[in-house]
Amino acid sequence: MAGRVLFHIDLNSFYASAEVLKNSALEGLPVVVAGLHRRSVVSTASYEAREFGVHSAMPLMMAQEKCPQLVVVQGDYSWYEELSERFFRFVRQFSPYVEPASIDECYVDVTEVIKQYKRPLDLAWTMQQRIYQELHLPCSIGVGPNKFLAKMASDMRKPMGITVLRKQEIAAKLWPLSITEMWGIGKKSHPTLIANGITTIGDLANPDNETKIMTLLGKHAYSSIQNARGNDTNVLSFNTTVQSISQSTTLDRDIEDYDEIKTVLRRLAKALSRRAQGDDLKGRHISLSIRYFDFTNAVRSMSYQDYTNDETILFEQALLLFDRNHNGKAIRHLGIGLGSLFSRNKSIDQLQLELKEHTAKDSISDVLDRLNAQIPGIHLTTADKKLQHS
DNA sequence: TCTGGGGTCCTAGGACCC
DNA sequence: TCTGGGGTCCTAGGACCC
Repeated sequence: MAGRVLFHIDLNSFYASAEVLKNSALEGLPVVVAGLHRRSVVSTASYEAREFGVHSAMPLMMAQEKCPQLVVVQGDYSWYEELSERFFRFVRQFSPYVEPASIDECYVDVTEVIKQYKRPLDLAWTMQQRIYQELHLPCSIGVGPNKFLAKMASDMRKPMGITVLRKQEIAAKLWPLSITEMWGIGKKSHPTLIANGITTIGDLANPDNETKIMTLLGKHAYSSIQNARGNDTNVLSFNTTVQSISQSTTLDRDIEDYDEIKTVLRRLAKALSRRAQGDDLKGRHISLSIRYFDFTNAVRSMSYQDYTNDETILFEQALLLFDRNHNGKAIRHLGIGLGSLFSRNKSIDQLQLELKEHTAKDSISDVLDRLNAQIPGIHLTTADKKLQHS
């Protein structure tokens, strides 16, 4: 597809901005959102806090050391979700082609809508201003011909920046950047690359280095190399179905006592079950993650015979995985996950849609047979009320 | 100062079926 | 008696992102 125009819109220090919005007394102060425990880390730092060298993922103790007047607020995640939904709704007024990338960022295909504007940047400017005035949230917008370039562009000016990254500009604007700025290359790969002379994004893009990089990082490096050359061919994905959910916790202190471990697992199973039930989700893969005191991790999983979101089943299966795998070391962190999810209501909606489209060709019972086979955990017949009116 | 919690996607070997 | 290729599922592990 030639000539696409994509925006990447990123809400700046979103959680901190959301807290300021809720409590204007925080405005202008060095604020972080973090848990209130000994072992917490910073989720988000306001720009004022960043001035002190505080940043995301920094241990809270360290952040307070760097900035003694730091204001620490506990996260209010339902508030963030509400704001996030407002944000996506707002963006969809401009273009229906929106891919949410996380709670505070999205990609938007504006190829068509941007033609209505005199100058290409007018649309970005309008959206940014209105997001600020109407939602009271600062954002940065990156403009590019593909997702990767739009994403890299939005990172270049923050907060409230607008940056265009055309393909013919990558040699000047992208390639000089450090390899540590490259989206998709994380901190495990940095030392390997730097030790081998790959220090900039330009080095990554350079064909002379391709064989070396593939040997160092393996085949998944190929897409990063292509990205660095400006050749990202990924299309926007509008499938927002969630793949897995989990609940995990870092204990206040490392534990070894079996009863204590059971208590934690029971609590996690309860929270996970509540969430799954609230979101109309069941899953058939249950996983247990353990982090030991020495930061070694183990994730063990099993497929269960049915789709479930039952608290007792989640607890019992997690405990089974624990008993099968625990190596006796003191435990720092425990988590339970539920994967291979399906949502009954969503499936029925989809089924009704398919029925509408297919009854002309196939008989209703053929379609029902096919969909019953596809959608586990339900069996629908022509007598099903939800289907009668379709 | 001492390392969170919530996710996604990919790889790879072995089992099993056709 | 010796032996294929393809497809899917299961589990473990790892990198990465916000």
